[in-house]
Amino acid sequence: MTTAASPRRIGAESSRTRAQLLDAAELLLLEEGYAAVTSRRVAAKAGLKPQLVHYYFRTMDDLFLAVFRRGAEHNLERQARALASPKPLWALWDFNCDPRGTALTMEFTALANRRPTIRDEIANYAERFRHQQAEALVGVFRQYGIDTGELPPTAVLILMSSIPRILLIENALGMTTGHAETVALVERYLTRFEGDRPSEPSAV
Amino acid sequence: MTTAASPRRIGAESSRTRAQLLDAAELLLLEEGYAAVTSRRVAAKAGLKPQLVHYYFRTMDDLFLAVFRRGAEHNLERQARALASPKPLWALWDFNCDPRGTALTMEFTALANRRPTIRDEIANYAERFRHQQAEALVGVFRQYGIDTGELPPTAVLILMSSIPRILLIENALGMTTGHAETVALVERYLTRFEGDRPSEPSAV
DNA sequence: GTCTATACTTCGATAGAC
DNA sequence: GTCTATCGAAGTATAGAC
Repeated sequence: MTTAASPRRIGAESSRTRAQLLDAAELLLLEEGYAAVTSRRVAAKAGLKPQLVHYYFRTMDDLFLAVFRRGAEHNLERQARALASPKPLWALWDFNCDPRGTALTMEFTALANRRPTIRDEIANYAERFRHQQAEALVGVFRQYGIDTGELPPTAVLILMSSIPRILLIENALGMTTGHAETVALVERYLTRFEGDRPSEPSAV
Repeated sequence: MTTAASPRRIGAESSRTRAQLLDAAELLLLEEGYAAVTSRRVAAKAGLKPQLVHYYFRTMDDLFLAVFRRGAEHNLERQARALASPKPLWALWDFNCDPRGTALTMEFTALANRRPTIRDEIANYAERFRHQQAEALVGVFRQYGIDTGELPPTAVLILMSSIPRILLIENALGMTTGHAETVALVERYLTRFEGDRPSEPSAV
């Protein structure tokens, strides 16, 4: 399921080396951003030769997509579990506040806007992701008796995903003004609907 | 005021060519992201020779900083005007919703996290920017009689800047679910405090 | 499956002529 | 102020030996 048909050999998906390259690429993506994910640097981080990247992935876009897919499936499952938990709003909030996931999401989004090949798949996934959330939240809101005209579930979703992102970005720059207040504000709402934060912070 | 002392010649700040290079760099930054801003591509976009970039800016970091500074000063003034307008919350919201400014901010933020040389200046500016907002908003909230324990002005600032960003990002991916609802939600609040949106949308 | 070797491109940056 | 010329480093990607 790579980008294009090719006469070239491609390494098996089950390969241990391939997994190492994926790990290295993901780490680089997190630590230094998509621009730092080059075949040479990925290989160096994995302690391998640069040509192996092209043996296993042919193009850099294929590598990016492979990293993305590996995380995406896992993510949808985690989110489904969060939405099915006893306190879904809290679970969703904690899920969105995971810095690693948030950073990866932002990096892939930036990448999608620069690489046409990757764009479609990421946009498609993002829609599925959002849809999964929306569907669950409609039920939750009905159950809680929330007036969805006043507070539409889709708007809540956007708030719950945009806030952690900007907090993470600002934190990286050393900014913290208003962060505690914002988190407190959100969590006051969560508490109003679902009581205190679950003791086990949704170990997803 | 460049990064380092150097024996090399540097072109005058008043140069017309220099301004063209700045324009080209800013445009590239907006259209294709920071990774696309290379000396060769900037020069090509301006219809000039690549070496001129290094004549006027010595390093690429100097170029980035020059683009940033040119916009930053202008931005602080615009925001000051917005905050001094008769309906400051509406003005601030409209200001934050400007897609060009938002996109540039995001690009520079990403850049700051990858380039140590640039980082400090951007972080410093962001703090000043936020501080200017916070100071003004405290007065506004007092005037409107808003309970700042319930709704802290700094939290409102984070909401008002994070929401337009995620809407812009999602839009770029073709996602629109919940956008209208979120904007409507915010604007209901703005209307509650300041009445209808000012007819002249804060021509800043 | 991994290696050497290599082709070609683009990058940042500088020296020096005009 | 702008040009030609040029460096060395890093980028993607491929061919073919082992």
